[in-house]
Amino acid sequence: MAGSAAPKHDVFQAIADPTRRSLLKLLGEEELPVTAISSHYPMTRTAVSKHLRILAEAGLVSERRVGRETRYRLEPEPLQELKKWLAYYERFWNNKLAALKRFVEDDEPEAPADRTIVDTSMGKTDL
Amino acid sequence: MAGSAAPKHDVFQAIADPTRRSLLKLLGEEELPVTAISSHYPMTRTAVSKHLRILAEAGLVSERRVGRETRYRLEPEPLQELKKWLAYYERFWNNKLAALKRFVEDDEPEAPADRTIVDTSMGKTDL
DNA sequence: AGAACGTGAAACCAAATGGTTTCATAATAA
DNA sequence: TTATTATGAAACCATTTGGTTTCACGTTCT
Repeated sequence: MAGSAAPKHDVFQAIADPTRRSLLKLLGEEELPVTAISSHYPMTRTAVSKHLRILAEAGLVSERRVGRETRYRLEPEPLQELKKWLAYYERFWNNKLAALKRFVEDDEPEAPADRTIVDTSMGKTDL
Repeated sequence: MAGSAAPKHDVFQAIADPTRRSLLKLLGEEELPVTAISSHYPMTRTAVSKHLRILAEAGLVSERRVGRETRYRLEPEPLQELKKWLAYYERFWNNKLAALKRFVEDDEPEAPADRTIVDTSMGKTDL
C-alpha cells in the first residue's frame, strides 16, 4: 500500500490555503459529511467540496460513501513528507553552527562556488 | 532585534512553490546574489527575483545589499511556524497509524509518542 | 410514486500566480 | 566620462485558483 497514492496535488500546495488547513483540523476531530462541514464556512457547499477534493488528491483526507452522504476524515500520512522536508532545515536553528558558518563566510571576500547544483528536486518529490 | 517580520506572504504559501523550495535549499548553503542564483534555473532572472521577493516577504530569506548586488540567504526562523503546525498532527500518526507508518518508512525514533505533543526542542514561536 | 436531501459536475467569473520583455537606475570598470 | 554589470519596477500575458450558480443523479422519507 505504500505507493498506492498518486498525489495529483502535492501536500505543499494542499496546505497552502487557510481554508484547507482549517478543514484538516476539523476533520481530525471526527469524520463528517460535506454539508455538515460546509456549515462551518462562509462559502458555498460546492466550494468546500472542491477544497475537499484537493485535499483528497493530496491524500490528506479520505472519502467514504455512506448512504447519500460522503464522509471525509483526516488522513495524516502525507504530512510526513512535510516533516521530512522540515527536518532538513532544523539544523539551521538547532545547530548554531549554521550561524557560525555564515559569520565566517561574511568575512570571506568572495565565495567561490556557485557551481554547486544544490537543486535536485525541482519537480515532484513523490515518495 | 527579533526580526521586524510582518509577513505579507505566509510561510505556507511561500513554500507551496517548488522553485521557491529549491531556492531555500540553495540559499541554505550560502549567501548568493540574484544573478548567480538564477543561473541555476530555467527561467529569467526577473522571475527568480520575484520568487525571492515572496520568500523575503514571508521572512524566509534576507536581502543584503553589497555594492551593486543584492545577496540573499536563508532565514529559517519562520519555518518554526510550520513545525508547530505539524506538531499538532503528529498525534494522529503516533496513535492509530503509527504501526503502519513505521512499517512503511522508519524515520526517526524521535518523539516518545503516545504521550503529549509537546516538543521541547522548540519552545517559542516568537523570535 | 413523488418529494426532499446530499452530493458532484459543469459552466462561468474575477483575481492571483508565474512567467515574460522592456526600461530605469545605481555601482563598478575602462 | 562612458560603458558595463546587477538589479528592481512596470506593463503585459496565459494559466491556475477560489469562488459562484445551475443542474442532474442517487438515496431516503412519506
